[in-house]
Amino acid sequence: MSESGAEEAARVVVGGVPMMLSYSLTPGDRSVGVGDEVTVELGRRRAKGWVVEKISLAEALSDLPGKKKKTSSQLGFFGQTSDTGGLKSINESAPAFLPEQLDLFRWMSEYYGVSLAEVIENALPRRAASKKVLCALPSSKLFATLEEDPTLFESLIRKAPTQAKLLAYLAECSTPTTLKELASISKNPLSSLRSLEEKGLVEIQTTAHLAVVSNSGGNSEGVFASERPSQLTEGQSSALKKIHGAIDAGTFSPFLLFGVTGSGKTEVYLQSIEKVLEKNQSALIVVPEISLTPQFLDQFKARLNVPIALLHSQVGAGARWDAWQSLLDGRVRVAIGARSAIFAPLQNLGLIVVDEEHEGSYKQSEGFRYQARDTAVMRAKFASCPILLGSATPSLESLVNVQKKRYRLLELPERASPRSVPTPELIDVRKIKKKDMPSENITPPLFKAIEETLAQKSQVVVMYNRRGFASYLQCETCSEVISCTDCSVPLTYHKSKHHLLCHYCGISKAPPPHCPSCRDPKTFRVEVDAKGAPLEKERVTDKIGALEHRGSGTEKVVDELRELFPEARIIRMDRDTVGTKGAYRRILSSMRSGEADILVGTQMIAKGHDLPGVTLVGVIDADVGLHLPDFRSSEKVYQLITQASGRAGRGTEAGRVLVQTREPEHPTLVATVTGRFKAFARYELEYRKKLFYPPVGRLLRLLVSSPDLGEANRGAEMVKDICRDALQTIANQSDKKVEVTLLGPALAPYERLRGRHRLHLLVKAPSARIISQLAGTLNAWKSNIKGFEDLRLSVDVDPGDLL
DNA sequence: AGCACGCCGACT
DNA sequence: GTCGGCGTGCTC
Repeated sequence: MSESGAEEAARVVVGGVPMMLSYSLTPGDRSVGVGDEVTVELGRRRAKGWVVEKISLAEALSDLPGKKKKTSSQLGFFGQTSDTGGLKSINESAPAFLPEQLDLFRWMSEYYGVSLAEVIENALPRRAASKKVLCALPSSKLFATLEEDPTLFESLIRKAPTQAKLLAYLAECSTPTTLKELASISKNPLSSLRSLEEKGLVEIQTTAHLAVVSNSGGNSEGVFASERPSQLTEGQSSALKKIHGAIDAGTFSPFLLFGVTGSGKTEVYLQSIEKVLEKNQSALIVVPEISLTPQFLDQFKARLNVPIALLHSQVGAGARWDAWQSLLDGRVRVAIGARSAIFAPLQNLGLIVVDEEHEGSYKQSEGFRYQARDTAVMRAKFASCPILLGSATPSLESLVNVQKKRYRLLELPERASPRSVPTPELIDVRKIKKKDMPSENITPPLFKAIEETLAQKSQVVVMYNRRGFASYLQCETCSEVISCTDCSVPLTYHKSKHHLLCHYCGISKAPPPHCPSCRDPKTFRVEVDAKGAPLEKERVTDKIGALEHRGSGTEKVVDELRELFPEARIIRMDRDTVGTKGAYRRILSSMRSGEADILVGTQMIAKGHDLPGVTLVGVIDADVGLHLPDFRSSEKVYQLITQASGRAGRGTEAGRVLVQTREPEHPTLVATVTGRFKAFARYELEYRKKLFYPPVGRLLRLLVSSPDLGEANRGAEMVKDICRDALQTIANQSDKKVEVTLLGPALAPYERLRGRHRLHLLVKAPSARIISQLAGTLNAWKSNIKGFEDLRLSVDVDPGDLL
């Protein structure tokens, strides 16, 4: 914009400073640009900041508070043309992100009500020294040598076969290959490589690794992984046709790719990305935290044949930083990663893929609480490119966007291989007498199915999702759960006070003498936490018809199965057993290799791993999580059971899915059996509509916590006052009537966590604008909390859950 | 966020 | 009389 030599200034944002600051640039200095991380003087200290705009010096000076305006002309009197008018200058600078990313950062700042600096701080990886690893790569003159001397390989094979093999391998690689990887060819590759280096055919260097991976062939686990299918299903081809059209058009086009497990979504991703790479554009793939499975990555490596930047929490900090740099300077054009990968500095972005878009882990649940899927959609919008949101069980948010024609729906109705999707069978636990149970948690039908499966030398997956904790009252006769009349979420039973409490609006009432639905005066079952963190010191249990959960869920089930099937090899996968990096992979690979017969685990086993030997999936207790005081609990249970079902029968045989429940008539469970996702969605959406829950209305959740209950209460009341004031102001400014509901403060469902008492407030609003404004106001207040010992406030726009 | 400035209590 | 408490406010 400005000619070289003109006086310029940079607008800089700094963490914690709620305004932009201008710093002068030395005339003609091209080295400082938008997107740079800079060190500047701020008052008496040095601070880290980011350049978000370059402007003329004159403009910067006119924006300064009026009082010092004269200094400029005064100094000019002394003939100084490059007078900085009191602006300080920038000390150090280095590129940190791309200028075109600022659109997205600004949107996030606005939408989530946080400062631009805070957004950028969260987006960037923290600088870390990368570990250097010995790598080898073909020398620049190798290919020239090969052309001059076609006999090179042949003579080498005779004289030094190991060298020949290594050379052949390296010649195929586009990026440096670690010696560790080359060890699969020869046990000690270094000596052979040294000889090759002397001949000038390869180079050995210490290179930072390994967040950039490339197709190095040979090391992927399944050979099939790299194969391009000879034929696509009808759904796949028609989806690809539309996606390719959008890629060619280069316009913002969001697609919801709705396909059952095994319907070949990955293939659609791959061929879409291939197309984008052909056009010399870049691609971003976002996956849920847990599901960056080696197979998934192997397929991408094998098929795309370009280096891929890995941005995942399991990648070390140094490697991550390197991966980021490789994207920033354009060396790498494909990035795969979890949530934070949406910030990857990809140039000339041509496509975004969000796999398993319904996953709750796309919502950051602490600090800056952004929704990565929603943000990815905005990024695609700013980049004018297509975005694929893939799922077998789409979020209601995305479905509504399809209905509103904001997203285009692409369906993959059939499995890519000719097997049918197994239909879950519900087992009514109520109908089974205790004495007929083979063990506490295993019903006779499940027992029999496991027995048969093992006899056929097939494998079994048993899921026990022990999450869920709230005590609620449920009629033994008609299964009715006592819910809040205003909020339609189950009321939580507090035994100590013998009352029912709504964790949304805070009302409390006595347990009714009889079931309000069927009028049966006899019994209420008190559902208690499976293990979980009890909210109260004393655990809530009740004898009257209580279903007692003891032990620690998965562990208990493993014990029972050991007793019932002493010859079976059983492994367990849950939070406790996947602590270390490799454990996750090890457990799954021992399943895949057939070293284990039964895999018992929590919800994490339901995610998309391919376990070809599994033909039976058992769900111990489908009711867990069905009655959490959260408006999304049904949606989550539906997704979980459907995803778990997808584990069965991916191999050559048809699979079975057995689901144990005490509420086989619950609409959510019925929907899983009929496989009627759309029916479930319609029913669930009705409920959301009635009470204005997302995706119909918008929510802001304000969580106040303090070690002291009195202080927490006081803080929550103050937050409520601030909300009321802010809403009043908004109402005054707007000509339209503002229909906003302010609920609470109420005890949060986890009313005490890590020594802190928790209260929350909910704001229900028809549009996001008000929510964003409120969030901004509250975040500003939060950064300057006064008069409290240790009060914390979390401001959550579009909360993922209300626990 | 830091780091000033500023205006009230107990110490050599 | 001073040293130091941390409430309030600004930072180009």
